[in-house]
Amino acid sequence: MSTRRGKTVETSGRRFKTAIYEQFARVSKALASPHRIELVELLAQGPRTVDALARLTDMSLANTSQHLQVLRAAGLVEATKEGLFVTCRVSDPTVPALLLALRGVAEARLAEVERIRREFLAERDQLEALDEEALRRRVRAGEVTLLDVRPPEEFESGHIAGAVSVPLPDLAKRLSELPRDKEVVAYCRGPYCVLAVEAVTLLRRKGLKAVRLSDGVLDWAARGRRVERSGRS
Amino acid sequence: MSTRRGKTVETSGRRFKTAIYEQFARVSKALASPHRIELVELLAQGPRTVDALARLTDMSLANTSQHLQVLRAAGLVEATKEGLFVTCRVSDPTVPALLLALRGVAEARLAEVERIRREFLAERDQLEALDEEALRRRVRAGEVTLLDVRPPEEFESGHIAGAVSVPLPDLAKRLSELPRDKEVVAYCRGPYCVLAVEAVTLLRRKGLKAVRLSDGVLDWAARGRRVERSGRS
DNA sequence: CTCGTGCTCAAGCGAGATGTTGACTATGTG
DNA sequence: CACATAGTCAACATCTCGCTTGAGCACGAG
Repeated sequence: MSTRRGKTVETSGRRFKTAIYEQFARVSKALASPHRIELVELLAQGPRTVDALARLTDMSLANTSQHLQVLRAAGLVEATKEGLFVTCRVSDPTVPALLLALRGVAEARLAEVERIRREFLAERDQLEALDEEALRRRVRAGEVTLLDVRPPEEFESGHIAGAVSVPLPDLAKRLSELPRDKEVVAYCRGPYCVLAVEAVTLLRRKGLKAVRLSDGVLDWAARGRRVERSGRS
Repeated sequence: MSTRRGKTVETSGRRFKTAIYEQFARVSKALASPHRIELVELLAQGPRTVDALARLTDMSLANTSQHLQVLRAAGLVEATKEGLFVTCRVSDPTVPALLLALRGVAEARLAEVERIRREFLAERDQLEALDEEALRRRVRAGEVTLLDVRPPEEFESGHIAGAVSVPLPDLAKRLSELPRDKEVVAYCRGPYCVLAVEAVTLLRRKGLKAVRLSDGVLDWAARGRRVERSGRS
């Protein structure tokens, strides 16, 4: 079995390798576009219809549809047609894990990531050095309001245990629901989502004590913490 | 801050998102080629010179060099010039982790991967259902010879604790070194590397009891098991 | 049946990726 | 010094991507 070593001879071992590496590349090719990463990252928060994704990502419908087909062909995304709508979802728990690994490398190796983050999230407190254990205890003891500011459908399909859902657009009208004597900890999709940043800015302007939790549900779950669901599906 | 929602307006939030997703995509683009995945997978086993990589992957030197530059630009690989040689290495422990995540998705979602594996590794026992704990105990008790059949430089830069190095090409001549009364467990770079398969085939033909451990060093380490190094660098 | 909505398909163009070839640089050897 | 080796660079043909546009299809409402 593949004992010859000549350069011209395509040994069976080489054919095997090229065959699997091609398969692995199918997956990474699927994520080799900013738009598709954004789509998958959104889908990792919960199922969405094609045109909801198009609106959230500011892409044309046709373009969104095509990108989703690439993702489906690579097995990262599944779609089901329900009446007039096609609902897409991430196909496997390994997919969010891959996203986290990707982010991990980018953070560790690309100085640009940190630079961009600073540029946009500048000055505002990040609560990066948050003690997870302490937060959990304080949430449970009711000393802190844990606020999920993502759209309600994402909250339903999975949120940090103990969190309260107040989507960012509703926050201004629903300020009265928040106990003014408690500190608010707001989170959204993850460290690179701006929702919680804006929420914290708003809350502080209104005189509340608010900080941002940079974790999203995925990060939280990846740390082995508890996650709840409240919707169907 | 990004309150307008019109499609034509590039809000600051959108610019931020496109900026980071572009960075994430830099990383996945770097892995969006079978050849580059193969290169990184080899480098994950230990440092290599450019032309060693070219020979191992059956690529032209120029092509290899160019792919490596893509990997360097994406921050996945680092290179240092030592005399006449340029030695490349994986830049960060997050990189092998990304490889594992990639493989995880491919295995979970692409039926082709399993099909290709079957086609090439057919029939031969895989020892997939190996009890890790039991293996560790048996290795430590000396009941089993754990054989690393990769090239020596890879063994030196990291191997499973307790393993013995016998590179595949030397195996036939060095059979006498292996105690004939003990079972041999052979491993190589991982589940899709053919070295251990060939080693097991050879050993059985010679009358030894041999099985393959499908894990490579990376998988082993990812499970939290002990890994040893013996070289410099 | 007709119409609007959600989505897909096909064609096409510009931009970018791949791999080869041959020239070029840098380092070390006799 | 000439010469070999390891690696990079530049130029090129080829191919694949990404996105737009406009047509087409499936489903549901009136």
